[in-house]
Amino acid sequence: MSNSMTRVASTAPARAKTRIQQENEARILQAALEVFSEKGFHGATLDRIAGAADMSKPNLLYYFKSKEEIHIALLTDLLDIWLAPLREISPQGSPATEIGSYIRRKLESSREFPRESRLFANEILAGAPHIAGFLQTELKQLVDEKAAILQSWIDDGQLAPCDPRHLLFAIWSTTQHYADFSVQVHHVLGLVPGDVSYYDEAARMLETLFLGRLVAPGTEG
Amino acid sequence: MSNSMTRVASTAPARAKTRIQQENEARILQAALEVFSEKGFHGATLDRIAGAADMSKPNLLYYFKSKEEIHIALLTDLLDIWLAPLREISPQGSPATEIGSYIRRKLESSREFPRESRLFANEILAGAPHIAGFLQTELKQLVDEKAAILQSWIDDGQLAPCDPRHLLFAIWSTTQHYADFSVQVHHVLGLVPGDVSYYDEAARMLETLFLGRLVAPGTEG
DNA sequence: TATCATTTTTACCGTTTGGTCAAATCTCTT
DNA sequence: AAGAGATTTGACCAAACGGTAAAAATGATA
Repeated sequence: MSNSMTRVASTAPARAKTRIQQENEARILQAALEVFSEKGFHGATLDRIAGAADMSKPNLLYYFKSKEEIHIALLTDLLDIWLAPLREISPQGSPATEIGSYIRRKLESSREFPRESRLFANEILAGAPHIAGFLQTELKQLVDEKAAILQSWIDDGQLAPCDPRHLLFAIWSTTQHYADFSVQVHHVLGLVPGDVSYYDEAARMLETLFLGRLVAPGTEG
Repeated sequence: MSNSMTRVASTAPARAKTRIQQENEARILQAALEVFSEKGFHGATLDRIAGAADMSKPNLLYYFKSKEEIHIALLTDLLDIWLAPLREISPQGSPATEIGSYIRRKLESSREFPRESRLFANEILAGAPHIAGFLQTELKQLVDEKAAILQSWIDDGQLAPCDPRHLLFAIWSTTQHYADFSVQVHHVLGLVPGDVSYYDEAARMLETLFLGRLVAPGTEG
């Protein structure tokens, strides 16, 4: 999971990582993900992260030389998770199957990686200071590419005319909502914090919304 | 806009507010909204807020006795803005008109109050420490009430069968996305930060999604 | 204009924070 | 077992933070 590119200078040969090094870096990243996703970058403290990693603060800073470096390492790992579902959209499939499975993958990603999703949301809300480049280049390119596929389906008459990039936004927002706003979801539904039983209902609703038709025909007037 | 209920004790008679008091409290709240929505609660500092309000820090603390009090005042004002569009959903109308106008109101709210929306998003992401009560009581009640309306439409066959509360979640997430994730939207669309010209396109897409049919019939297999 | 309450400023405080440093301890290899 | 390198620790620091106290300045009122 971790390819956070520490110590990759041009001349330095980048020593192989010790067993302890691997274990502790993993523990730190895990603890930091927990704290960052819950408290945000500024709300998280090195003491808390170190505590969650069962480690002293100076020891933590032996592995990552700053709070920001941990944060960037987490974001870097995150981007692959975030992009993976989008990458799979194929021009071969039909709109229904491709959009449907994309929604399912994104929703599954929200259920499986809620902390990663909240970390991402925090970063965007903060103005994306660390991943602006990613958004402008890799993400934009991939979105353009996949939007072109959707557009071809629109041109075929398989998909209703609409801006395909905004359609992607709608898929992102509806699926990520269940991770990012889970507290609100739980309070409104009257569920206890840990309960994720509503995901099936959410999937059904989204399938109806994106693949079926919500408002019955003939009642629009 | 501001009804932040300061100094409303049971015995204290709550002096009428001076002209200067009104002006400065408004300036502070405005500045604080700017800073909080951009940096989050922990990322915002009193010095920054005071600076944005063109005021010294002790002077600011003369009007609000703590950072948290400012934050709570902002959130309190915010909730009315947040609820207003939902309140207007009427059982008299048809699904198409009511859902359509709700989407338009929410989208308009995102365009008009993006900072308020981000403040709200930050609060939820942080676990809703200050508005958990609101979510569990007022919001939950209103959602239950409006969900019942949607459910009656489903029972009538005017609306496709689906959990109406999740349908509301979908409307919230898609519309708020344009305020909360505006940085991402801008980067992906290749627009400069200030540009909000995509809102029309967004509205069209959402109308197609929620009121029309996205995937053409007969192509699902 | 004298008086009083309101407002603003200056100087300051204790705590928390991210981060450093050198010494001590541990781990691995030979 | 010994030496070298890797790891861990405790003591510490400067800056930033939220907040306070009291004096100074301003505004309103009579």
